[in-house]
Amino acid sequence: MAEGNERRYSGRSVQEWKDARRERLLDAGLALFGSEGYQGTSIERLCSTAKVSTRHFYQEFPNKEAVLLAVHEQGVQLGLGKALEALTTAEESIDVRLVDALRAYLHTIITDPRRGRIAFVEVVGVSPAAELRRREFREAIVAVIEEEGNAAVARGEMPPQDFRHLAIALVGAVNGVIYDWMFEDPRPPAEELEAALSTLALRIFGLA
Amino acid sequence: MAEGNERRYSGRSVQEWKDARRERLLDAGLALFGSEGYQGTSIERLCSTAKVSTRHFYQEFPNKEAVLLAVHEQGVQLGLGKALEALTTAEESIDVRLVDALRAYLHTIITDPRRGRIAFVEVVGVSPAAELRRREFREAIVAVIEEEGNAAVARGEMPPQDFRHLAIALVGAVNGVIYDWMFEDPRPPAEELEAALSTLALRIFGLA
DNA sequence: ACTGTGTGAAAACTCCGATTTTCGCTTGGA
DNA sequence: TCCAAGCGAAAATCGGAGTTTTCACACAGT
Repeated sequence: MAEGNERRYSGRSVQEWKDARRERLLDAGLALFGSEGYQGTSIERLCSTAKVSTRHFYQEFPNKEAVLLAVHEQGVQLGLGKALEALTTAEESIDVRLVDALRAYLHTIITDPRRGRIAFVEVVGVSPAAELRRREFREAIVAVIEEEGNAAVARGEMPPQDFRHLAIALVGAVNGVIYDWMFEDPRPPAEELEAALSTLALRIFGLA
Repeated sequence: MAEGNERRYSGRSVQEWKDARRERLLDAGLALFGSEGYQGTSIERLCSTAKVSTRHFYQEFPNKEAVLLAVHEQGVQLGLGKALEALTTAEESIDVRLVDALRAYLHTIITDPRRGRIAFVEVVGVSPAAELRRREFREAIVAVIEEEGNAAVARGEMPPQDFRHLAIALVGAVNGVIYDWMFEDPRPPAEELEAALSTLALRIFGLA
């Protein structure tokens, strides 16, 4: 005992096994919360589709809500990450930057609408703690938009204004339109969505 | 028997008793869902604060969800009703009409933020059926805004455009900003909110 | 081979809240 | 006065899901 070295089972270390289980649970969470809904999926279901025993479930997460929040965080970071990435390459013009970032964010949901369902519906009103987290995530997104606006003002591209309200409004408007789009049958092509959201973003920022 | 006349208990008819109980349940629903949240309130709690026995509860509603939806519908009709009322008196100018209706709607939530919490949070993701209802309600609001835009086009006040997207965006933006306002401490005065939302509405409609 | 630890599957346990039913009391009409 | 209907409160039933625990097997290291 007192050995610092790790034992390996079937090639993988204990930690790797744990990580793989957690990964599978997150995948199952995305799949089930995104199709059956949060309320509609039991821990047991989560475990069976993830091929993880309930015993190990509780080794990774304290409860179902933690899985939901982890999946949600994944989604937010994915979308925000893509948007930030787009911003690093976009030229210094507020309208271009806004539209590019928006498009990048948008594509993460178009690619996988389950993310949209989770972020817009499943995660809402789950618990006070979850609600708090949700607002924190939204705050992060709002902050990016706000900064972008302030930077544009600093570059003299637009007059100073209250970007916080505008950022919140933009998020609400965009998510609302995307959510609506998700239910259209058949779903209009992404280009249409992009176009609608682009003019929207520009208008909200007073650029059109 | 076979009497078509109704018995009266302590002055009130049986139907009046029923109605009163339903009324109290709706009030309790507004109070509890709006403070403890939907998940956080049990039927028992609902009954005790409404001074209604569980036996009578099931005489009025099939389950807790039905109460939530009824309370939500109340709220939507209240807000939409006020907005429509404002529209009947507003002059024929799209910007005035939009702002007036918005202000009327806004005040129903400022007056009672519990309505906001229920509409924006508690009612979301409760069940597939509830989600459907929610979208129907939103559709009703969107339809009003859309009509308003089309009427403005007919009056030659603005160029034709896709008002559906704009209406959805407006709803999302407005609700988002209001929800954010609800958490500010202290809450900024209503005038500020009105101002922010007014410019927002005008911008989204391309009127500013 | 022998012992430790880790593993998946399943059983067992608990708990809470929804739903149903009972029961004794009050009211109004015959 | 007597009965049927309605009432509030509480008990009893019920079911579902979360959580904990058990168990037999597999693998790695000595």
